[in-house]
Amino acid sequence: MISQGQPLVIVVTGPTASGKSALALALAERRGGTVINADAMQTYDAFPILTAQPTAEERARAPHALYGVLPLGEIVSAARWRTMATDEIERTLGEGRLPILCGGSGLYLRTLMKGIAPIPDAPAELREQANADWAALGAGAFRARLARHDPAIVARLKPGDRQRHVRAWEVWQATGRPLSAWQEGEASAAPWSFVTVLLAPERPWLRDRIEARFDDMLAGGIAAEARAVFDRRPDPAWPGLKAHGAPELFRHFRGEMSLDEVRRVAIDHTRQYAKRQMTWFRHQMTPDLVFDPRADQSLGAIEKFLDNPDT
RNA sequence: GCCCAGGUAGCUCAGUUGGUAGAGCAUGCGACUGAAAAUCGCAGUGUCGGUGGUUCGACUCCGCCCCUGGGCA
Repeated sequence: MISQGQPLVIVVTGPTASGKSALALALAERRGGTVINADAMQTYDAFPILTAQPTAEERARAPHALYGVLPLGEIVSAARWRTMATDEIERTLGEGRLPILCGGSGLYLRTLMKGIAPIPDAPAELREQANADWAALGAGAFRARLARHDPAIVARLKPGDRQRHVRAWEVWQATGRPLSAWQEGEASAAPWSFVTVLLAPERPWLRDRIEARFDDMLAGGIAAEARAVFDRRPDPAWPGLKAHGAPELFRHFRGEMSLDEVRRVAIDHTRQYAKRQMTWFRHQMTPDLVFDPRADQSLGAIEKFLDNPDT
């Protein structure tokens, strides 16, 4: 909602392949905006085509920020992205431009808008060790051990959720304080007025778009792009390697999968991801404006909303 | 034409000495506090190829038919 006195920040979100980038760019052109990436995978530099980052032509039409800015070996997190995005928003506002966040990482957007409890960083070795422990001890024993130090978090977590158990343990190890206690800390909301725009396509339409986009990416050279990364023998634990299509292409390079299977599986995973995103948007956020991207009335409607926020 | 192996959930298959069926994947729904394009939870569906028979009872046993794959001709 637009409130008096606070600078305006636009958020364009929606499931993957729903047309966020095009809408954000069109809006940026009309309103003197800068498009700021709000997608975890697009912050890495390794897979510009596979992660559908804006092309040079698109970047020439309006300023873009936070796309491909981190090397693959880095680790983004919601909190880290929040500080990066905060810097970009301030810079954009300082230039007298309109910040337009664009991306589908719902957790990141919530973290930016509503804040997140501050927690000290945990060294990467602790996470490695915790993952090894999970494998060695088994889920039950790992969970029991964690419960002795942080029963509250264990009560909240499903027994099979390795990632969150590991996170809780690494924080306990690093700080001597339970994660559940840290999470009670004050989360400070961002000092801007957000207008959130959600693209909510119908499933069959999105399905076709995802499929067509993957074929475009294949034609656009993602196999070569992924091969170059594969040949560098990256650490499999790096989060930036999880862009849909990359694990599948790696398996293809190891001779475990045909290119046809890669296509099928990558499209499946992308579709499943889109569904998870839609669940998030349905329950975790209340957008100001919702559009079916097929209808394509959004640009005009957004401008009208910006000009007359009360109507 | 003959022989063999199969026809069970959308797909790949499991189904123990006959008591009307299950796993994985896909799909749907959901959760989500520093890996989020991640991680995880829940749920459904079947004229068990067709038909006749044996039996209290057949996915399971028998006959015939249809279809698929392989082999022999």
